[in-house]
Amino acid sequence: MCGRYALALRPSQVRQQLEQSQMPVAEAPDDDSDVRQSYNFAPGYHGLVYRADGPDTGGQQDGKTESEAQLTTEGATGGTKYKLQSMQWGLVPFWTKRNPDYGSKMKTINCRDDSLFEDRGMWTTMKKKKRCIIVAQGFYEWLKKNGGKEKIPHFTKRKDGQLMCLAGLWDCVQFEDASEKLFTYTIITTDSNKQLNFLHDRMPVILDNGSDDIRTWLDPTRTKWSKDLQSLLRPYEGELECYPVSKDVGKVGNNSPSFLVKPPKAKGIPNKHLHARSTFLYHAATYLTLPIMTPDSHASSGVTQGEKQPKPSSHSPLALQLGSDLQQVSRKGQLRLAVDLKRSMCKSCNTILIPGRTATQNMENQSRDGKKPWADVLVVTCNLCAGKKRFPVGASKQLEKAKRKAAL
DNA sequence: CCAGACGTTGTT
DNA sequence: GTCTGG
DNA sequence: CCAGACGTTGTT
DNA sequence: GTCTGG
Repeated sequence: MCGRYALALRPSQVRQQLEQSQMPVAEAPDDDSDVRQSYNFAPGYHGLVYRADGPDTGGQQDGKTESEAQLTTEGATGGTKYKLQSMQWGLVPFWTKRNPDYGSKMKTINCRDDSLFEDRGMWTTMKKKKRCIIVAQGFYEWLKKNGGKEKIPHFTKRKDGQLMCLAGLWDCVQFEDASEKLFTYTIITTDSNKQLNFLHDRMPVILDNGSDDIRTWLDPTRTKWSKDLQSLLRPYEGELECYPVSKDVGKVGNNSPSFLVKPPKAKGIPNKHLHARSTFLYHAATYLTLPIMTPDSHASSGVTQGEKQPKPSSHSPLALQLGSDLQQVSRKGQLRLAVDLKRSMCKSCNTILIPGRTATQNMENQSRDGKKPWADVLVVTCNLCAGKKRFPVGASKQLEKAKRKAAL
């Protein structure tokens, strides 16, 4: 998961946006550096990493860093500098001797959050001193359909439009007989949240821009892996936007801003099947709520025919069940119910509201002496649970709505 | 002691 | 670098 | 992460 | 199926 993302901004633009959200940038690569600007950012590319400034090496010695940490602490309280740096996606640990083969490189583009829990393995050294944020505009995930035959790419971004800050680790290595240092990074993954569960069971760890969580994550004085740090690695709780995009993004060579474009809302009936199902449920629930009809009275074992007692209760348990099924279909299928349909259901108990049978309705006017006719409000009260629905009768809102509709 | 792994995702 | 398996 | 290649001999 | 390139 998280094997492709978008970062098509220049370093200077990224710097500007981070600084606007309380994330200082003391230093950043030039706009013409090797940082790849791409709507289709793939493993192996040079991306932008945000981290506390400090030594490139030195994750290894660990026991006697206590005094060292003390020294940095006084300068760190307000003096920590943060910087943006160009690094290559696919972590290569500092102890690697020779340039690793392709396969092992590609397997370190992600780091599972649970593999950091135990204090051993390849991440142990950098999780203490080399934590970072990977900057992205959003990430891609391919939704598999028909048992994996069809793959539909989806783009996920923050709903508030800010840059996405992904928790990560970095390292610096110099191969034997190489002259240059190599900086690389990995993106930490965790369980996916409720919103993205339909897409995949894993997602990158997203931290909120300028938050305490980010300050904690990047704090260079925290050189011990703690519960505080581990607990930051959890499914994102904020709001995201996720939608299908062009299949062209699958081909690495392609790069287009259209990959970030949200498809227009489907017009007309968005989902025939769900629509049919919800109308059926509504009709069935309504039928069960209505007074018993003529064919039914024949069936009701002709005992006291003359009585004016149609049945023991006007509330059918099955009707309530169907009502709740209907709500569920709408929720899970993200289906917007027809206005009239929604209006005629109790929002708390799902009773079909029929004035005179399952509901009572009356007019209310909150204005003094009811002198303002435009303040009339129709109140429908559910006889079962006493839940109320209020409908303004004045025409002003309707006009606003019509105007908005015309604008689209 | 040395040699070798150390990683993730997805699919069955 | 550091841990595990042999 | 996905897409695309995956091979040899001999002739031009 | 499996590996490589981006």
